[in-house]
Amino acid sequence: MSLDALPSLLQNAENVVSLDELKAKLALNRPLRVKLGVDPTRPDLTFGHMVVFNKLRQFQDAGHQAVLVIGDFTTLIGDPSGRSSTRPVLTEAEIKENAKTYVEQAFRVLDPAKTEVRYNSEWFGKQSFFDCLKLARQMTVARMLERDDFSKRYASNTPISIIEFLYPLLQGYDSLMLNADVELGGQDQTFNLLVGRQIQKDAGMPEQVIMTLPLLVGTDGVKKMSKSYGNYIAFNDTAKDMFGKIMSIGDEAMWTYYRLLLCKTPAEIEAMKALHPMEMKKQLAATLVNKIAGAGKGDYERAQFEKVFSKGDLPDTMPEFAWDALSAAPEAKIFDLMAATKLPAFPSKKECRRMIEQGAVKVIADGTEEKVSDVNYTLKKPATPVIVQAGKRNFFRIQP
RNA sequence: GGUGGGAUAUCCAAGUGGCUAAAGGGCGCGGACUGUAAAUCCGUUCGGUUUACCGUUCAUAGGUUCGAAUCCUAUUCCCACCA
Repeated sequence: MSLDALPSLLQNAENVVSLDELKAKLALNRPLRVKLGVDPTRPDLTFGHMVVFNKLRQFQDAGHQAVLVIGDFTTLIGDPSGRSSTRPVLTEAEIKENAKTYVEQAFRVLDPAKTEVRYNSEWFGKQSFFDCLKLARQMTVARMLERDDFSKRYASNTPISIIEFLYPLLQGYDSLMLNADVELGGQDQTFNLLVGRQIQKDAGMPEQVIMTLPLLVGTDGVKKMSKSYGNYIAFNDTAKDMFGKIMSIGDEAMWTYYRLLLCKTPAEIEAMKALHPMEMKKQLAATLVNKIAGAGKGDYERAQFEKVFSKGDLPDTMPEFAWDALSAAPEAKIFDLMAATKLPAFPSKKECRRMIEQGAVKVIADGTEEKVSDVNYTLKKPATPVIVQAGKRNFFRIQP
């Protein structure tokens, strides 16, 4: 709770308004109230959220009070945020469900003992339209249009909903209600965070310091990580998927992940660059999976990865099916069996046939493997377990 | 309120009466290659099948025609410009 922590608090920060104010607040020698808001629009958090959660955690470790705001009210209204139409308004039940898992997921990074969880329906739920108008008076259209996103869309005739104008005001009002000393957010939140300062100032309160963090690049290595681009890694991905997705990022993005997700310093990263990139990527993946999916899971997935992809061996565990669960007859075509597993890798019989035609399917029985080249390949009910492999990463075992 | 424009498969997007299950791209999947589920290249990408075929699909509902995603009518939704 002093200035000593400043370097770690500033690590990775993109923008701080203002540094002097932050120093002054730290000098107060009391725990600061550090606010972070999330909207429970979807059921899970992504690694993009982790960047800013890490920062909040660093504040906690320095003795400060984290205030996690769940925007259940704002989500109920349904912020279109640029999408103009395609954002379904969630029901209260869905929001509640999402909010619950958000908190559980956030605690994989945050220290629950030093986190105050608040819902903004607590105050917005009771307010009248009159209160809303009062709040709206504090903002001008010209000011709103300063926001980069808005000015671009306005210039290009892309619709901007009035709700989007209101949205920053609501977020700023949260800061007022929570007496936030500091508010964290992604780089794209800069404008909204600044509005919080204005609202606090108008109310005669001290203004919050705002700190923005870089947006994490997605698994494609180009665009920011986002659910709508499909280039994200979610907290709730299976350990296997999480490991695989991390392994699939490019080498450049790997260093960004080390910096933003594991808070490595530039010096540490320079040292790591001297080592083998493949090894460093596996280490990154294992560390993150251990941290988010569960202790030990990263090590297990790493061993599996090396087995399956580096050596081409079979994984230790794979889905299993009894013959009778897949087929009522004593023999069956292999594509029928594949489709009958209902595994996501086999969405239709047509797709299974395609895999066979492309030479992706192997049958492994009694230690010998046979490549399936005939689409109508038939398998008899086996006496000993048989493994079917389709492509590099899809396996299942048929029990007699 | 007026006038135009639009709605195509998982996404973007071509297609204005038959050769269209529907160009191209993206995503995905498979193969080769690789330190990697990176990159690159090649193939593939509605469903069912006895692989000769059959079924369903181009906002929704009807209609014209031997035949429609393509023409007509009504409906729903979206967008732009003018007021």
